[in-house]
Amino acid sequence: MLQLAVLRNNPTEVKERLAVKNFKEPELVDQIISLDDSRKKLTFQFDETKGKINAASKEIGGLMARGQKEEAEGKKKEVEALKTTLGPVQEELEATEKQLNELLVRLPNLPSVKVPKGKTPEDNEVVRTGGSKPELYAGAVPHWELAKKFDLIDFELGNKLTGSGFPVYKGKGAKLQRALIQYFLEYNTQAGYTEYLPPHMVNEATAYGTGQLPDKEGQMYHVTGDNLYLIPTAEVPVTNIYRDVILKEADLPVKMTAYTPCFRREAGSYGKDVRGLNRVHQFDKVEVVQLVHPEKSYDVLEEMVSHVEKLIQSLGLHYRILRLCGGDMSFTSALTYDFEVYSAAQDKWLEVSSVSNFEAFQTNRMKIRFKDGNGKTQLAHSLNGSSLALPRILASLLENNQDENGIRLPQVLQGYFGGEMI
RNA sequence: GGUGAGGUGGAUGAGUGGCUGAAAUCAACGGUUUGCUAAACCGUCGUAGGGCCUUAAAGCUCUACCGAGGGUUCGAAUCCCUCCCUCACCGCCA
Repeated sequence: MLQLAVLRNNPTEVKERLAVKNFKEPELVDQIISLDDSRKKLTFQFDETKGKINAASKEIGGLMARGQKEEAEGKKKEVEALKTTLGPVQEELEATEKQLNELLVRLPNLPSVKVPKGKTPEDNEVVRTGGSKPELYAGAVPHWELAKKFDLIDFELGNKLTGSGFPVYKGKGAKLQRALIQYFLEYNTQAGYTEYLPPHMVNEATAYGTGQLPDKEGQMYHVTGDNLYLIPTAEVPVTNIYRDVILKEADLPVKMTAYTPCFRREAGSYGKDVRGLNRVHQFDKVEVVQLVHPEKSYDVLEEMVSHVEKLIQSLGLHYRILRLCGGDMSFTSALTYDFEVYSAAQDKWLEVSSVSNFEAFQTNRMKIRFKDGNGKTQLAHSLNGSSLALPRILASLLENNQDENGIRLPQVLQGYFGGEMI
């Protein structure tokens, strides 16, 4: 959530920035500021009255100790009167704070100045394209057919065991999955990220911390018996590791990576884009997360983009990097780069990574802070990205590298996979 | 699932109604000393929100917080209730 101070300092600029995200209720900004004014007034009243009560109570203690019962009784009457005025003030204060918070969490993060205007994915800006477009083998087929032909993935079996969108990987398919996870984690840890293996279910507080709750609960699987949520991404448990922590400046940057399965209900999506591995309810992903000094977060964002780009290059895939427009960005992000790889047999671009700077939007909610050189406590910035999401990488690898002899794996994977060809 | 114990500041841990926002020790930070390190000594050392003052910072002051929420009381870390969590033992089990 946004910091109140930011709204108070530049309400006009905030509204302009929100407009880039096509935010429809700019009047919330003024409402929030006016609620904050009330909050301050009420806080003052409450603190004054409570202060008097505390002082009187202390006096009563002294009077009682000296046996001055009458005076003590008088003071008690005084306190009683003060308390009757305190009650309503307290109620109003609590109501104001609650309302203030409710409005504040409805404001999305402010997009950075680099964010292009626009409403739909068509308005995203292609930053650059890399790798070379593969020459398609004459007998090429889409990955779901390759998966069947080489017995790598059994979608039907997934239906039987669970439901649609829960593929079963088998034989070399399963092994390739494992090889990719291993390679990605290795690549990330080499770059200084500390590896974690977090829980795959989280409680409410954690889901709230990264912004899945209260709004996006429809996107998560909810285990109602224990009130836990299956994670939609490793970002959720991993970023929350530092919830309510005050770091030392020297601890920054904190770099973390984790492999987890990801569970997404994808409620409401169906039809053309859901074939094969294009969109599934459970998939594997390796994530990178950083907590950094606010002054460095945009440099780190570029560094992370470059990190992911090199990984994709090492797999020999044709890719492009998009800078998301205001209308296509997530609620929490200030600047997002999406990576898409070209999947030749489908002739489609598939999103395989999303790298974002959240600035202080997540850390404000999670209270992830650090003490700076002057001993002042301030919010860190958080960033994360996929490095990488597996299914679409797999789709692209299978489709692009097929020929009459089978499917040739990129060299970087061969060691992990234990072979060159499928 | 059963029984028992417990949740206090970065850690250990004292505190059973007012003098406790919280002892003590350790860690951390700053300094003195030292050829360097260590040791010793001195000092600092929770978070958040108001008010005063200020360009600002600093400073002064008040309020809230001792797992969460509610209650009793003039007054609660301390008493009562509910919930959550942790630990130990037993049972079950990968």
